Amino acid sequence: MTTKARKVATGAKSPAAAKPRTPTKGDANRSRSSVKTLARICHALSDETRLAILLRLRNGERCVCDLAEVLGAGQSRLSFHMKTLKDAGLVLDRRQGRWIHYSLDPEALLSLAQLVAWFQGKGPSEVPSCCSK
Amino acid sequence: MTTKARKVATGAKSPAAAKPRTPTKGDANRSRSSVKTLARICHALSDETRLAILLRLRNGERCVCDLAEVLGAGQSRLSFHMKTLKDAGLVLDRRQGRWIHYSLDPEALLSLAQLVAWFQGKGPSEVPSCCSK
DNA sequence: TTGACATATCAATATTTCTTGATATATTAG
DNA sequence: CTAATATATCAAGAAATATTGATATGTCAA
Repeated sequence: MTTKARKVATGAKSPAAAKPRTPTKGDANRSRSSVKTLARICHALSDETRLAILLRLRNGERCVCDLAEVLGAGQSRLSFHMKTLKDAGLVLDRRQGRWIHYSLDPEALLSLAQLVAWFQGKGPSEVPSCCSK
Repeated sequence: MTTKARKVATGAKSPAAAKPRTPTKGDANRSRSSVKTLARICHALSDETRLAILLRLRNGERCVCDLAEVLGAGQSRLSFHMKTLKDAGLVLDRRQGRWIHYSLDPEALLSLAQLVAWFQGKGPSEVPSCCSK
């Protein structure tokens, strides 16, 4: 039990998966299964360069060369960040000839929206703090 | 030249990505001011331990000892994460005697909700990709 | 084919973040 | 005041992530 958390980002596999295991309770369990996915999405969003890229993409598809110019980022650096975004399921890519166009993937944003909604929905403050003397 | 980018989360400031060359839109400029804040919030959300903590807090205020027990995290480790969450503005703390109670701060969630909404609101795809031959 | 271009990936290094254990600070009890 | 408790902070090492330059891959054009 010394290490067990963060093992997420770079590895990559199927983006935005989250399989439901046992609907034991709903709340805690449901969310636990998607915590990994959420962490990954949030990690992708946690970098200013990547946020700037996403802001760009909001105006529509962009090819890497375009983004690189705008961000003043080196080619491989940008490629690295695009991969991070793609692995997190935040963007989609489409090849057209030599160029690859990236665009926002609405799906991931949905996950994020769900997180926000979930937090905002007031839970029943049934459980008092252990020290609530 | 070896140092100039990422300076985000923990300590610093200094503009990281992209100086405003052409105020292409106004959109990008407006959001740039909050990119730092957003990156920080997302970074705080990008860790499974912290997400688990937040999920706990959803049920109401919690003292550190309570969270530590639940998460099986050492005291200083938890303290570290609480600080991260607090610095990001995601949680509030309230001292009561020897105990400190943490709770969700609705404000930060609002920022996040705004980000999501902003992404989801379709932008005018007026600007074509540079390579959209 | 060959060469040029667009982008991805690799390898090395720099930087950040996390974890742990030790110690410090604040508050209450005795 | 002194001891005990709750939590924060510091310092050092480990792990993850980002940056850079070099190289690989895929595609188009001649």
